[in-house]
Amino acid sequence: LKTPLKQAATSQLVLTERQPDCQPLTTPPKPKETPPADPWTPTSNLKMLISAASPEIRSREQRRQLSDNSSEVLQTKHCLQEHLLGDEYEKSQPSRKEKSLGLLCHKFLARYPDYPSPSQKSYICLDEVTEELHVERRRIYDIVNVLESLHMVSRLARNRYVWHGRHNLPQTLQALKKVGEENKYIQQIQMIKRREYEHEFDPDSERNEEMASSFGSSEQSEMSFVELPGVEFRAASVNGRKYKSLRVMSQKFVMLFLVSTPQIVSLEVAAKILIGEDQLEDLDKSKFKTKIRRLYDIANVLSSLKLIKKVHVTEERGRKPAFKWTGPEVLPNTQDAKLEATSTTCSPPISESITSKDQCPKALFPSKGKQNFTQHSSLIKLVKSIENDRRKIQSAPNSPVKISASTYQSLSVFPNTVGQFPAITQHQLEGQSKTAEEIQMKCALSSPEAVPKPEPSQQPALSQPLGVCPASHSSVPPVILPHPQSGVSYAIYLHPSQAHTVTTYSPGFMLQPLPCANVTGIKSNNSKVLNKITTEEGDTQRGLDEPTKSLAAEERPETKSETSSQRCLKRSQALQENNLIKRRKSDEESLDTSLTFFPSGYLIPLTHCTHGNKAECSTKEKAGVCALQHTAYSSPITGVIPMPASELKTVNIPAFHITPLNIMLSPNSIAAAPVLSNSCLNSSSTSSAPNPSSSALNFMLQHIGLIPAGVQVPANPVLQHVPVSSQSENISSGSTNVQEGKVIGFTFYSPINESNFLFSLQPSAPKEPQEPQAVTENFFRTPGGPNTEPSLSANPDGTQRTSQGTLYIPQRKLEVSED
DNA sequence: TCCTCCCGCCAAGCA
DNA sequence: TGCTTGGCGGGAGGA
Repeated sequence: LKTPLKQAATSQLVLTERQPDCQPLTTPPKPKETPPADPWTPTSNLKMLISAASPEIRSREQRRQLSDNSSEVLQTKHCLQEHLLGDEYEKSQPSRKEKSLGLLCHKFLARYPDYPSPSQKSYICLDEVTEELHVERRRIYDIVNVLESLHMVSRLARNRYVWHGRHNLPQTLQALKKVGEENKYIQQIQMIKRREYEHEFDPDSERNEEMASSFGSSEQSEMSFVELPGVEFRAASVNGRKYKSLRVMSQKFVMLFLVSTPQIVSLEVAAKILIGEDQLEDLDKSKFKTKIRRLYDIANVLSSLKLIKKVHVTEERGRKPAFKWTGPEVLPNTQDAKLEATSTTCSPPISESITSKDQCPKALFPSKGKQNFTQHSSLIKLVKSIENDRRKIQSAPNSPVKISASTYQSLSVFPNTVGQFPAITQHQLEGQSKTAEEIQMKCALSSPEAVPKPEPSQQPALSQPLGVCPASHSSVPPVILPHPQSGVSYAIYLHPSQAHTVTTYSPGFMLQPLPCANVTGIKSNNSKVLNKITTEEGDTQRGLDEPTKSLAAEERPETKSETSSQRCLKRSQALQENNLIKRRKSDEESLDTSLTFFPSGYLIPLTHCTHGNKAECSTKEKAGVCALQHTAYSSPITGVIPMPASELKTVNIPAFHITPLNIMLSPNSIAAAPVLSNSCLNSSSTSSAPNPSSSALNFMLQHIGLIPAGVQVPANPVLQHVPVSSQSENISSGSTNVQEGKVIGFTFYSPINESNFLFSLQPSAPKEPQEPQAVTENFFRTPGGPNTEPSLSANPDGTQRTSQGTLYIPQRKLEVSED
C-alpha cells in the first residue's frame, strides 16, 4: 500500500507536467492559466477589475478553474504514472523532506517581515498562500495555528489573517511563562520524571493511574488560550474542539520550555503533560501517539521560528527526542507585562459550574479588542498579584522594591522598550531583532545564576531570594566609580525599571559574570547537563499547596535555576561575541533615553577561587587566600568562571560571605537617587568617569541601611573610610564563621570585561575582637545589628544559604579586574 | 526498527 | 448548503 497520491490538483508543478495526450516526450501544452486572450469586452474587463479588486474572488475563480482542471490533472497524473516507471515517478515527486512542514513554514515566514510596520498591516489570504506555496490548505492551518498561539498572526475573517510578526512575541512569551508558572508545569515535569524514575525500579506497578490522579488533583485540567490585549482573537470555531486546539497545545508546549531549567523538553514529557491536562483517562497509547504527532507539527513550526531546536536526551532508557528552547530568554513578567497578559480559559476551576464553561467561548472571543478578563482562577491570581504588587509599592513608600533579574533581562532581551518608548525607531527595533542572538549572548553576561534552591519554608517573607538584577546588561552600561587607590573602577547601578516594577519572580540567586576562557571545560559540563536532564532537574518539587496569591509565594526560584554550566557556556559564547557586543554599544546609546541608572549597590571584586566547585573554593577560602595563579574563578553559583590571571588585582577586602543577592530598595530611594546623564554613563568607561554625588550616595546608603543616619560617605565610597556606628556589627576576620547577618547587595563592575557582579554580602559577626581591618571594611558594616534592617532583605537562614551556595570572600585577598 | 510527520478523511461550525 | 477550519490517525519515508 502506498500513500494515495496527492489529489491536490492545485500543484503548479503537476499542472506544468501534465500531458493530456499521454504521449511521452511531447511538448506539454500551454498551461491553462494563460488562456487564449479573450476579446477585450466590457464584461471581461469588469471581470478582471473585480478579480483584481478582490483577492478572494480572484482566488475563488482560480480555484474553480483548478477544480475544472482537477479531473484532467488526475488523468494526467495517471498517465504520467503509467509512462514513468515507479522509481522515476517517485523521483519526479518532491521528496518528503521538501514537503516538510518546517520547510513550508520557512517559505511561509519568508513572505512576511519579522517586524512589519504597525502602520502597514500585512494580511494573509490563505488561498493565495496555499496557491503560491503549492500546498494544501490544511498544512497552512497547521502553521497559522501555531503562529496564532504566539500572536504572530491573528484571524481576521474567513480565509483571512493579519500578520503581526514578532512584535508581540516578547509579551506573549512573558505571558506564557507566567501562566506556565501558575499552572505549575515545572512540578508536573518533575512529577513525570519522578514517576519514570520510580517506574524503572518498579516496572510492574501501575503508575499511570497514580499520575493521572495526580494531575487530576492539581487543578491542571484546564486548557486555556493565553491572549494578549490588542491582539484580537477570533477563532474560527468556538466549539469543543478548540480545547484540543493546536494553538493551545502550542502555547502549552512553549510554556514547558519557559518554565523548565534547562529549557529542554522531551516530547514524551510534553505529551504526557498535555494528555494529563486533557483527559485523564486518555493515557493510552493511541492518544499518546497522536499528541506526539501534533507536537512534531508544532515543533516544526517553532523550529522554523528559531524558537526551539531539536536535541536528544540520553537517559538510562535510551535516547529520547527533545527540543531545546533557543528563543529569547524569557524572564518573569514585569508588572507591565503582567498587566498585558490576559489568560482566558475554557475550563473553569472544578468548583465552578458547567454553565460558566459553556459560556467560556463568549468570554474568550469577544468581538472587539478586549481588555476584559475571564473568571479564571489563574487569571484572578494574576490580577490579584498585580494588585498586591501595586499596593505594596504605592502604600508603602519605604517598602522594598525587588530588583529582579527578570526585570532587567526582560527589558534587555526583549525590546519591551518599544511600548514604553515609541521614539525608538523601527530600524532600531529591527536591528535589535536581527541581533537577537547577540543580545542573548549579552544577556548571558548578566544573567542570574542558578544556585541550590532554598526550601520555601526557609525563605523569610522579605528575604525571598529575589531575582537579582544582573548587574550588567550589555545595553546598560553601569555607573563607573573610579577607585584611585586600586586603580580599579567600580560600578553601581539599578535599572530604572526597578523603580516601577515589582517582580513576583524569585530565582534566588544572582549572577556573577566573568569572562569565560575555558570554553572546553564548560562545554563538557554542558554536555553532561544535556545528558542528564532529568536528574538535573531533580526532585526539587515544590509544595503543591504553595499559595500563589501573595507576592512572596509567587516567587519561584526553580524557574530560574538554569544550571551554572549552561550559563557559563553562554558566558563563554558571550565572550566570543564580545566584539559584536562592543559594536552594539553605539546602538545602545540610542536607547539611553529609556535607560536611566541609579546607584544601588556597592562594588566588590569577586574573589579569586579555584577552578572547581564550591567545596574547592571554600577550602581555599579557609586558607584565607585563593590562589592567584588560577585562571578560573569559581563560585558555587556560577560554577567555573575562568578568567585570566593577568586581569586580576589583589585588594584588601575583609571577610564576607557572598550569598545570593536580594536587594530591596524603596521606590523612593530609587526615585531620589541621582540620575546620571547619558554622557556621564557613556564616558564612564574607566576611572576617569565622574562620581555620583556624595549626597545622593549618602542618601541611598542610609536609606538601604548600609550606613547609619547622619553618617556621611565620600562620593567614592568603595575604599573610603566610613565612621563606624557604635551599633555596627563588627566584621569577622574568621573565614569559617558563618553567622546570621545582613544580606547586602553589591555590584561589581569589571571595567576590563564590562561585566558586573551583584553580591549579597553577609558579614560575619565575630565573637572575638576584630583584627585591624582595611578602611574598606567599615564601609561594609551593617548598622543597627541584626534586627534593624528595614530595607535590606534579611537572611535569617544565613547558615542555610551559606551551605547552599554562599561564596565566601577570603579576608584581604580578593582579586579584581584591573585596567 | 523506530522516529518523524505527511497526508487527507471527516466532522464541527460558520456564512 | 457549501465552505472553512482543524482534530485525528494511518502509514510512508528516513535515519
